[in-house]
Amino acid sequence: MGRVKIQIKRINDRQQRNIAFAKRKNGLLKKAYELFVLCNVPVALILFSPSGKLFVFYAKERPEEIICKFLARAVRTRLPHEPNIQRLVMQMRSETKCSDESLDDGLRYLIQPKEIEDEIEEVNARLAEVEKQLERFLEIPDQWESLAELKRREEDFQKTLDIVQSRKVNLNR
Amino acid sequence: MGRVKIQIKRINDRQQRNIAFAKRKNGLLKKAYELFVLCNVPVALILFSPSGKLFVFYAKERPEEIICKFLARAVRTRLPHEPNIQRLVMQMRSETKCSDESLDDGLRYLIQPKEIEDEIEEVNARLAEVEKQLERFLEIPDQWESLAELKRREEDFQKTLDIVQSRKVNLNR
DNA sequence: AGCTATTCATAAAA
DNA sequence: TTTTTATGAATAGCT
Repeated sequence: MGRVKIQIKRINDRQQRNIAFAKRKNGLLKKAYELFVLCNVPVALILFSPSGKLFVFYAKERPEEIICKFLARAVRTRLPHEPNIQRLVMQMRSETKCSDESLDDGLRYLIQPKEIEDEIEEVNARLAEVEKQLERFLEIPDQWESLAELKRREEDFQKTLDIVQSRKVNLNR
Repeated sequence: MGRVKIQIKRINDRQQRNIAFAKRKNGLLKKAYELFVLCNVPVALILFSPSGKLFVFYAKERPEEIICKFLARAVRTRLPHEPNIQRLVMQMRSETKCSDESLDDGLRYLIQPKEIEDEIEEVNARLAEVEKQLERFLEIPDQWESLAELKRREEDFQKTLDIVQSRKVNLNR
């Protein structure tokens, strides 16, 4: 993907490794985001940089929810022998304050970039709209009580029918 | 990256969405793996397919360790108000039976049991059905190429229109 | 499940 | 460092 083909093996040069991490991290985050938008699926991606900084991407659901779902299923397959989890949970509940250390750069990505949040909101809005449309189509006629409402729906369907018939005529020619 | 440029927005067609998910999931997993090898960093990627199937990739450290580290830091910025985690941990510890050392070579896909898959499939069946219906309504007439298909749709809409009009007549009386 | 035409990601250079 | 560019890689539409 670059000027030359590289072997997928550990990069020994520290600086080169950092450069590669920075670039590929961005690529990976973008791909994760695209997968979420295209397929509307929950995604959680947790990364640590070579220097130990934390990067997190999540979409559709909060990372805790995704992790919960993961753990709930994982426990059925194999035992995550990780007693630390419980200690951590206890720690989480008692640890109330942010120390100065907590302003570590790596934590910035815990909050999604605003533009991504906006886009997610946009997508959700569209989904809601589509669902609303579906409801309208799927409603049972018997439940439509108002004449005005019926007239509106009649017009809707007549319009669609007209388009279909017009299209049919075009095809016949 | 394909024959045409696509917009990054939700794919409405269910089948196309599944295809895109399958392809891009593989791409994402590969990228995550490459980042791990090149930079030798811990990576955890949790995905759910459109049908609810779980996919997990982790490298360098076990997912629980990565999650622990994530939680340990995340808690400093915002509280993961997810009490379920603690309950899950308790559950995990009580269900001690599986000691899968072989799974611990630091690089694995987690496959969920088939029974869970089936359960999910069943739960999603209704959603899928509804989505299919929606797709049919939302298709753009210009895209209908076959005359037979057009006739079928014409009948569909005429039928619905008839119901609406009949209902209207009833209301008028 | 494969096959290309394209677009996309990125290694090296600037 | 950030930006540019040449090239390898991923993938959308088809079959």
